[in-house]
Amino acid sequence: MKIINNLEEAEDINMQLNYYNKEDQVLLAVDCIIFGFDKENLKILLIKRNFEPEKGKWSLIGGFLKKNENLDQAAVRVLHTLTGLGDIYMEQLYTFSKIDRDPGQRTISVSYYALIDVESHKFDGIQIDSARWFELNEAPDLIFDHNEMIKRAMARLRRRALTKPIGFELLPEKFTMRQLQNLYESILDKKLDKRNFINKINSLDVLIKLDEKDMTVSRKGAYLYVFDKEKYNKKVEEDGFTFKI
Amino acid sequence: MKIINNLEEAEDINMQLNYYNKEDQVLLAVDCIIFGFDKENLKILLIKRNFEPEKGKWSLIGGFLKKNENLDQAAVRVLHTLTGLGDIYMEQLYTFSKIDRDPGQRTISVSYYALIDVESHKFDGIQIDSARWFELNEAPDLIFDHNEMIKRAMARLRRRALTKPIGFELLPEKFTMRQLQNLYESILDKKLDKRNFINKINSLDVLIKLDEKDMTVSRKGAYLYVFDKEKYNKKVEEDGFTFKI
DNA sequence: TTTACTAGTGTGTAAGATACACTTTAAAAT
DNA sequence: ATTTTAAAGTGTATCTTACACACTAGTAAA
Repeated sequence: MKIINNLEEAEDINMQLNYYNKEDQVLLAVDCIIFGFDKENLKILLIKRNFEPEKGKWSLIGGFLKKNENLDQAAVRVLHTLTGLGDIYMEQLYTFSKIDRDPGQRTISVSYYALIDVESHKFDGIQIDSARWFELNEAPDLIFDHNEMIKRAMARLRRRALTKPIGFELLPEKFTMRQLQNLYESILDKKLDKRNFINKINSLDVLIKLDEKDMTVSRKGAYLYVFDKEKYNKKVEEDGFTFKI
Repeated sequence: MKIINNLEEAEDINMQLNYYNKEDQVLLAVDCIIFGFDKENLKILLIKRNFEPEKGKWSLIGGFLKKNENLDQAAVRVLHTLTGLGDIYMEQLYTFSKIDRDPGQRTISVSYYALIDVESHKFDGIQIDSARWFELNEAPDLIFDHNEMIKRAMARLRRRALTKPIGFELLPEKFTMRQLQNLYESILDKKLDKRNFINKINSLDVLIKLDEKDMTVSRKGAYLYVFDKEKYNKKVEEDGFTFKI
């Protein structure tokens, strides 16, 4: 181990480490893992690349950070430009930096994941020929380290969905208990008991049960619910409440 | 919302988004939040900057990503160069990108946090005049967005320490139950019940109780323990065990 | 009127979390 | 030798939460 003995040497090292060096500039990419839910299954949005390198292969949507924006803004812009989507839940995931991850050029990629309700955004441009929804286990092999990005996003989504009410981002405003359960079963990739699930959700006390039924799925019809965001926020603030599935 | 109607327009957008543009290159910094524990309190290592901008102010240690390394390697290098420390637990935290976060130049910073046992690394160069350990609540105001980095690191550490055995990275190889409890009390910032804590730790069944006592703290002396990493790994693999405090 | 199909509902049991106070040990002081 | 001192070490009862489990209700279509 190196021992630093005095202030002068420390200064040298600081200078060496911190001097702004144009040589070391890199391109910063932003890649988006877009999760969608269609009331039945969790899906992921991919595009077929029509430019080199790796033209013709499937990949996440992505773009480059520009001088006049921060990463969150870049992620929003990329998503909007390629899909027409706006006002979407997005969260930074992880920064990938393997030296040759992009054979075209040294590129570091900051990944973001997004959550959207597939149905309400059906005609927002995502049905262009080069973009498609894939079931999670039927997604094709992707370019670069994009497979790893999805794996990491999936792990994050699982953890978050258990402790934050982000699942509702994947559902339409009004949804049935069955749809909510389907969502959690997709995210967690396991069957849940209907009664226990409903009991747990009700005990959280953050849903509003509407006087309205969804009659499309059964003869009896299923009551619709909405997530009460104000109530949730208030509970978090006032009682330190944590959403827990 | 913008609707994309055909493949040609989509291609234009793809080209526009993805063309490698030298103009948009940026400097990537790596900043390290170094947590240390001295058997009593959780601390953080800061240095006094002896170069511009913000010369004379306290900051996290940091450096810039070089062409021939990935981010993990850069973080290890920065930590080693400035403190002499090697073989340290580090984990990528978050990437900060506010446009004017560094007034000297547009810089994006990828933060890492590190965990070390203060005592065993006492003479590794960190006592140079410009570096100092601070109690968490006595740390001075830092440059740029470094305060925010610490806040985020603290939150991550709290979550991780509850579900992964990373706390042991902050302790010497041999430690007493009291020290382990002190550590968790520091991390979680609350008092824990001694009996419940010990019962819980013992039920995890991943410590080895040694036939050896630490006689420095009390008349009676306290048994020393070591974390059994092999046993832990085996349990995780074979039974899907999760460490849970 | 019957059939078919999904929605909707409650309780008992097991496991885990929490609250809580006295005894043991060995060194230091007398 | 005896007493004092200070932290280590230890167990149980109670409460809370997690989990397993099966029948009735309601509506549209046949």
